Amino acid sequence: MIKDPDAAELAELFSAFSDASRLKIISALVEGEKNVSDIAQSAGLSESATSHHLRGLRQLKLVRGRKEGRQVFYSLLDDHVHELYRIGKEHILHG
Amino acid sequence: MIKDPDAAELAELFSAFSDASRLKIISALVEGEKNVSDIAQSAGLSESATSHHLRGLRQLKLVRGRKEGRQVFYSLLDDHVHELYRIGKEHILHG
DNA sequence: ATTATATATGAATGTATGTTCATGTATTGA
DNA sequence: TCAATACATGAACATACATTCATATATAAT
Repeated sequence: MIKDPDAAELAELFSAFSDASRLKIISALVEGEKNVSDIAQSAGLSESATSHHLRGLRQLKLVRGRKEGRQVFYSLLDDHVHELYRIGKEHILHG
Repeated sequence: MIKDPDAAELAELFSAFSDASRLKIISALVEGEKNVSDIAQSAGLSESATSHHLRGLRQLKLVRGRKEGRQVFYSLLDDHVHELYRIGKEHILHG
């Protein structure tokens, strides 16, 4: 059995994937590094909402931001992110 | 880019994993088929809360219930469930 | 210096969600 | 038939969460 603190941490991780907007952000980043406005546009979100979500993903260390001038380029930080996304997608497509 | 309906469905899937109680239920079921009270006890939840969660997991086709007398034995229904759980756990342990 | 652009942040608000408590239903045993 | 057990369900409540709007900060351009 999983221990309580691990369950809580794991729940936090999966919560990152539990929202359609964040999944669209992740999906956009699967294509490669992008700045915030491009992410927002790809995902069909306001820049504010996008920024809020990116903060959350950053805090969970699922994405990183690289500042270049006044833009910030985000990218996926961890292979597990890719893998969870891929398996989840596989599940809903032919599950 | 992921399409809107897929994003919604994927979010729904990951939402199942986004709660510590449900993760404990899933963790209990990784050990094998269990009836509701055993699941509740393993997970440290009330039977009512457990039942509510199991209904959600059932609707998402992540678990199945096999009725035997007045007990219902639940089990994980899909390999993807195992795999998502495993990768997530791997991530938080050595990520 | 002023203005414009890119991103971040905080407060506010509506909505979703988890748990509890009370009750319902089905099955078993006396 | 009556009581007991195992599970399910609905309503209610409290909390968490996503988005919007307004505003702030930082960098660049004029």
